[in-house]
This record gives sequence, C-alpha cells and structure tokens, in this order.
Amino acid sequence: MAGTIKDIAKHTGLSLGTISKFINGGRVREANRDKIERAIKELDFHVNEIARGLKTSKSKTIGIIIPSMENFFCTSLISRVEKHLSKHGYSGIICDYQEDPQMEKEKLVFLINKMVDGIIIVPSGDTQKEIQQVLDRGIPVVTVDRILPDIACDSVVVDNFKISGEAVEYFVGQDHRRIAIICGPRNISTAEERLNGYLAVHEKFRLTVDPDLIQFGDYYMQSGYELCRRLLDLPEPPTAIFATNYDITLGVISALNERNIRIPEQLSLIGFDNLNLSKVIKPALSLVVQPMDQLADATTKLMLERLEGTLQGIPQLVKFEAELVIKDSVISPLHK
Amino acid sequence: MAGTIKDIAKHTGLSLGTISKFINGGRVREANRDKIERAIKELDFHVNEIARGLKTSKSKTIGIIIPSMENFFCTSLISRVEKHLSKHGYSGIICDYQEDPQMEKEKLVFLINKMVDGIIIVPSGDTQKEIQQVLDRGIPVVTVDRILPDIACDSVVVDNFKISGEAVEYFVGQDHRRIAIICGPRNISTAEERLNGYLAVHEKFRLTVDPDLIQFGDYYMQSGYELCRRLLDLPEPPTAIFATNYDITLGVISALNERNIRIPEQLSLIGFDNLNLSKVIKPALSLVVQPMDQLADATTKLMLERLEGTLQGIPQLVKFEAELVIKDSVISPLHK
DNA sequence: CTAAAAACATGAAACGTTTCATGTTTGAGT
DNA sequence: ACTCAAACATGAAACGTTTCATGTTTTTAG
Repeated sequence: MAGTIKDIAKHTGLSLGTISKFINGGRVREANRDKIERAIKELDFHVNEIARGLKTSKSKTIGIIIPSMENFFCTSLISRVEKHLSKHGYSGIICDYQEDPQMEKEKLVFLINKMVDGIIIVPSGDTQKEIQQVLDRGIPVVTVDRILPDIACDSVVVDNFKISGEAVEYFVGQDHRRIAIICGPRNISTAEERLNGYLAVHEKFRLTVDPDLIQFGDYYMQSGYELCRRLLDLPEPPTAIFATNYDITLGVISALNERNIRIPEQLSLIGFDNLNLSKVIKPALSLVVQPMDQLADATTKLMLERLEGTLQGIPQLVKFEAELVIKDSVISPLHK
Repeated sequence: MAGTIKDIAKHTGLSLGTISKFINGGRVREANRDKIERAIKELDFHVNEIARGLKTSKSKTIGIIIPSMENFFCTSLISRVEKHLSKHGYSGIICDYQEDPQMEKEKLVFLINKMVDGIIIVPSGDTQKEIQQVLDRGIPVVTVDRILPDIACDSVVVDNFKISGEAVEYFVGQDHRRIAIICGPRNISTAEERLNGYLAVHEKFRLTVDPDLIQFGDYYMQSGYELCRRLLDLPEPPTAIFATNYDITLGVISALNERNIRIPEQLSLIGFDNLNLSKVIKPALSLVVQPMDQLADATTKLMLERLEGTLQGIPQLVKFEAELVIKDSVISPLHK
C-alpha cells in the first residue's frame, strides 16, 4: 500500500542513496529535488521509522513509565515531558504499571524490546535490580519524583524534606500540637522524606510524636479516605492533617465531608499537588504545589543530554523547591 | 551490547530458523530447547521488536491520540484501553495533541511512520481528511467519545443526546426555568449532541430558549470559569447550570466559590464525569457519569477485531448509556 | 528391521532503511 | 578548451528478524 524509498527511486530513476540523502535533509541537485518531492507526494511516501530504527539502532523513542495514568501528578508531569521530547524529535511510549512492581518489570522489558533510546520512570522502588540491568545495557534512565538508593542514575526530585517541614511548621505556628500525617508507601523515597520533614519539625519544637498520628497508605483516594477515618476515630483525634499527595487529599476531604466535619473550624488541612483543587474546595485549600514545569524541563533536559552525549559521567541529582500555598484551610485550634 | 538471534545461533550451533521458531513458541527438540534457553539467559537476549516489526510489518502497537493528557475523561479512558491492549499483546503509543488540530495531524503522520497497526482517537473534528487518509492506507481507526460525520470508521460513544436531556429534564422537574448550559466546541459531535438534548427538552416542555443561557467554551477549566462568570453577570442570571464536561464543571465551581454563591441554595448545578468529585465537593455534586469501562472495552474490542480480521465490513457505531447521579447540588428555586 | 510418515532443522531471501567507498558531473579558473 | 576541486550520485552491504522450500532426523507401524 504505502510507497517505500525504493518506489521513489524507481519512479524518479534515481538511486536509493540519493533518495535517502534527500529524506534526511542532505543536498541533492535541484532537478532531482523536484522529482523526488513530486514522487513523494504522488506515492504518498512516509519514512518507515521501523526500518530506519533498525538500521540506525536509534528509535528516537523514550520509554516513560509511571505508576498510574490516573494519578494527577504523573499525568501532568508526562504531559509536559512529552511536549518537550516531541520538540526535539523524540516521542514517548507511555506505560503505566498500575502500582504493581511486577508489571513495572514487564514494562521495562517491553520497552527494551521496543529499543527505546532511554527511559524516564517514576519507580515503585521495588525494581532496582531490573533498572540496573537497563543501565548496564547502556540505556540512560532518569527517575523523577523519587530516587533509588542503590541505583546510580540521574534523578529529578523536589526537596520533600524541606517542604514537608514547612507545612508542618505552619501548623505548629498556628498552635497545632496534634498534627497527623498521611504518608505514601514506605519504600518510596518521596514518602520517606515527607515523613522525615514531619519528624524533624517535631524534634525542632520538642513536640512529642504520637505514632497514631502517622499513617501509611498507598497513593490512592480510598487510602486517604480510610486513614482519615481511622484518625478521626482516635480517642484523641488530630487537630490538623497533612495529606501528602493529591489522591490522599481527595480521600481525606471526602471522609471529612461524610462526617460533616468543617474545615478549618473543626479540623485544619494541608493538601498536595493540584492548585485547581484549592479553587474548587470550599474553603480554599492550603496545599503544597510542586513545580511541574521545572520537574519536566529538568527531566527532559537530562535525558536529551545523555542521549546527545553532552552530559557524561556521574549521575546528576536535580532538586527543586516546592511551594506552600496558604489559603483558608488552616486556623488555630485555640480560636474555636 | 545486546545479543541477537544470530549470537544465539552461533552460541548453540543451531540455525537462525530454529532459534526464531523457538522464540515464537514453535516446537524444537528438547536438547535444543535447553541449549537455546541457556544461551538466552547467558547472552541476555531480548527480541528486537523493531527488526521483527520490519519483517512482519506488524508493530503490535496501537496509536492512541487524545486532546490532552490533563483531561480526566481521556486519561481514565486510555488507562483502561491500555490495560486491555497489553492483555492481548499490543501496546499503545499515546499522543496528546493539546487540543490543536495541526498537532493532531502531525501525530497522525508520526504514528503512521511508526507503523502502528491501528489508531484509537478522540478527534478534534478538524482532521477528517487526514483520518480518511489513514483509513485509505488500510489502517483501522476507532474514534471514541466523538463521531466524525464524514468518516466511515468504527466509533464508540455515549448517548449524549439522551443523558443531556435527562439532566435538563431533572432541572425542569425541580421547577427551574432559566437553565444554562456550558457546551464544548461546536464542531465536536459530543458537544453538539449535549446541546441538542438541552434544546429538545426545552421544546418538549415548551420552554423558551434564551440564547444567552447557552455558552460555548473549550473543554478547559478556565473556560468554565469565564463562561460561568458571564452567566452570573447576566441581567437575569440562570437558576441552574449544566456543565458538560469535567473541566468546565471545575471552572464553574471555582467561579461560584469566588463569588460566594452557595450551591444549591443560590444556584443549582449538574456537572460531568468524575464521580470522585462529587464526594469532595460540598454539597455532594449531582453529575453525569460516563461508563468508562464499557467505553474502553468496546473500543479495544472493536480495534482488536478489526486487526484480527474477525470484524469486517461496515463500520460499527457502539453507543452506551450514561448515568445521571443525583446528589445534593440541585433544589427548586422556589424553595428559597 | 525397514519404509513411510511425522517431526524438526536449515539457510537464503526479504522487510525498508542508512552508510560509505567509489564513481560521475559540474563549473570555476586559467 | 582543459584541469581539478567540489559537489553530487551510485549501489552493495548491513541492521535483526521471519519465512519457506528443502533437507535431515526421529518415530511409528507393519
């Protein structure tokens, strides 16, 4: 059906090499250029990227692996990453592993087979061995949002320790003493750091840490919902909750709504990630906002530089500051 | 770096054909199987899907084109589609065209060059010619959420006319007479149908249609925000608003919040798409929920059947019912 | 034990490109 | 008009698979 380079050659009477050169932006005689252009139109020719990839062993394709396509942080990240990649002639194959490390491994293999030139990943943390194997094959890997302790590869993250500390400290400044945190899975560096920020502030102000106020969930709304209920059912419930990702934030709000607990009068809340959410929730929600554009920029830049070879040698760790956006969801419990 | 089929052949002393047969699940002598398996381990062999694709002219890859990666409806749709595809040995290359028909065309070409076996698309409506060209190349196309009037291809949609009518009729039943609708772009079939449902109900109840109450936006939050403000600024503002997609719904809520307009006491609202949203918003939001699983199932099924050849001939139009989930965001304006 | 059938192995050709060493044309300078 | 670079064209080989017609081995049945 589709014309190939050979058809163009036959049609124009020129050689394969000439057509190939033209296709790739090389110089050809004016007369030939016209002929080729006409033939391309006529035969509806499109480069077969598969064949090209086989020859060049560059697929001009980056694998992108994320925990879930329904995760707001991930989709807004990869949307931006894709935009940059395509600007540089690359495309992304996006895979979600549905938070399942086994599936994450499969996707890794899949992408290798697809001959991707590099992999950008938001890793589960349970596939370090497999990621190392990818690196061993000479395929660059950039992790985003999370770092992998045993892996020497480029990473782009936010200073989770610091921003978490800021959020908790803001609670403390508003006289809160029973501050709960709902964390993500323990093996994710990001979750760990956010917890550490929480603990550090407690240490700094010499507040006692009540283990009941520290809950670990997965990064799903359901989890936020359940853990929030658990917190509310405590003999001495918290006066403030720090929800450490977007879906958990949603879950917390839905639990509070269900029990008709008013924010911030009855309970203060700081959420995470989606600035739009703060406009939609009433009262306006205070939350931690991550610099999505910066994260995406840095990630793509790192990957492209590794691919072009302009960046070599030791892995880079790029760290950005998140921002605490204060709105109306926190007040002092003493003002009741 | 990576071992090829040839290396395996050399390493085992067997022929290329045998290795190939084994890789593809064919039968080989037991002794040979062992040898091959050992060699594969040893040489860390992975099939080069690029080379395979070149030979078979099947990439086992489906192109998926959506308006935006930040569109909730789209991401939840493709997340499910991907899941099904990978279950059947296919993978998806996901492209978003950022609501830009020009970019949509580029993505179409890109996917053709990538030799995708089929394309699943949520089309802008402005690329019918290009989509026809894809079909002319013998590549199956399935449109989801929207149909293309001039194109004969499979489509999976929701009965937008009907559900929109139900929503508006619900307003009418609650004594609303000034009902606003915020539609999507006019050239999108889905938007058109939702408007038609609105008009039909007005006709049915012999209500006058005030053109001021019909607003057209794009499917972004900002648009919902602005158009909602415009509605509120009308000399005689609506008593109810029907927001016809998720982002518009968010925009409407944020505009209402900004002006401290209470739902439903001061204004009734029916939103769209995200059931979780209704739990997070207070009061619980009534909304139209689309059967995402069914949409995704049908889409994938149609595509796979076209690819396997089990479905041939005239295009199928699969239509599902959406559901109106009533919560607390609508009351009669007379009960004020 | 033998012949025929069944099961498996072989290797060259092909898929649509790019590459590169070699060949041909062009036109500037004299 | 001739020479010589410079500019461009040529076509065979290669990328890593699959395919298929043919060849070889194993199994089965008589």
